[in-house]
Amino acid sequence: MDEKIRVKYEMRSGIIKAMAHPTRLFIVDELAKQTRCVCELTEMVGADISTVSKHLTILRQAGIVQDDKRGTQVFYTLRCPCVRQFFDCVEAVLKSNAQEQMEMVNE
Amino acid sequence: MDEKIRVKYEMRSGIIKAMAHPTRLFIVDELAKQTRCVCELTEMVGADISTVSKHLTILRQAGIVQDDKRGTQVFYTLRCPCVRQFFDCVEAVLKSNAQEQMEMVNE
DNA sequence: TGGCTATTTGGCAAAATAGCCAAGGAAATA
DNA sequence: TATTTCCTTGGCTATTTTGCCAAATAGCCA
Repeated sequence: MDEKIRVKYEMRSGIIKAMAHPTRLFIVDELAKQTRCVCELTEMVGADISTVSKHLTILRQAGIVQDDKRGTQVFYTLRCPCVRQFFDCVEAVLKSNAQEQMEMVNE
Repeated sequence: MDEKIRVKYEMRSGIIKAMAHPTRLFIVDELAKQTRCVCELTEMVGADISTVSKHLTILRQAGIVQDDKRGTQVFYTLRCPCVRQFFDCVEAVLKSNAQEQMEMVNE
């Protein structure tokens, strides 16, 4: 894997890494439904606000969400609707795994 | 985020986490083209065979690839073709980010 | 200005991840 | 059986990630 190829896959994995956390995945899923401010997301997630803020920073730096300051509040919006397909694939893998487990049991 | 929801997002992020590494992403991309044995992948990746083997274990445990032992060799195959869409979305985000950077420069 | 609310940032300790080497296991072949 | 090849696992250290608290910043309103 030469330098150029390596960089390409590092960029791609950067995006995926940003999603690879339950809290961030939850946030992305919520933002797919509607724009939310940090305090709303914090309430929903149930972690320290500083923790949520850092997760949002990671998502923003990856270009997955964008922020919009309105007064003292900061609203976050999903930038790429395609994450839906992303989730669909993840669900497909989970379903496939569950199915295989079923088959293992029924033998 | 109550227990049940948390578990759901942990399962999902488990799948994504398995992809969130440049080497594993490269491997998935190669396996999307064709089945490969560990030694071929090791050659392509250019890391220690034990490292590649561990990456493959992570992908297998996530249910993304499956292994098939033939003699002394072990062939790995992609289990979910939907990862293509997965990559498409990642590319879309990268493209969108690049575009935005362009606009920033042209001001 | 001072106080209040919303959010970000710094710093730190705990936990998870990565990658190498060495050792172990399994199948083919001499 | 001994040897070789291919692969996995154990063990280790270095690095990265996570999440909390405390402190800093920013906007709003009295």
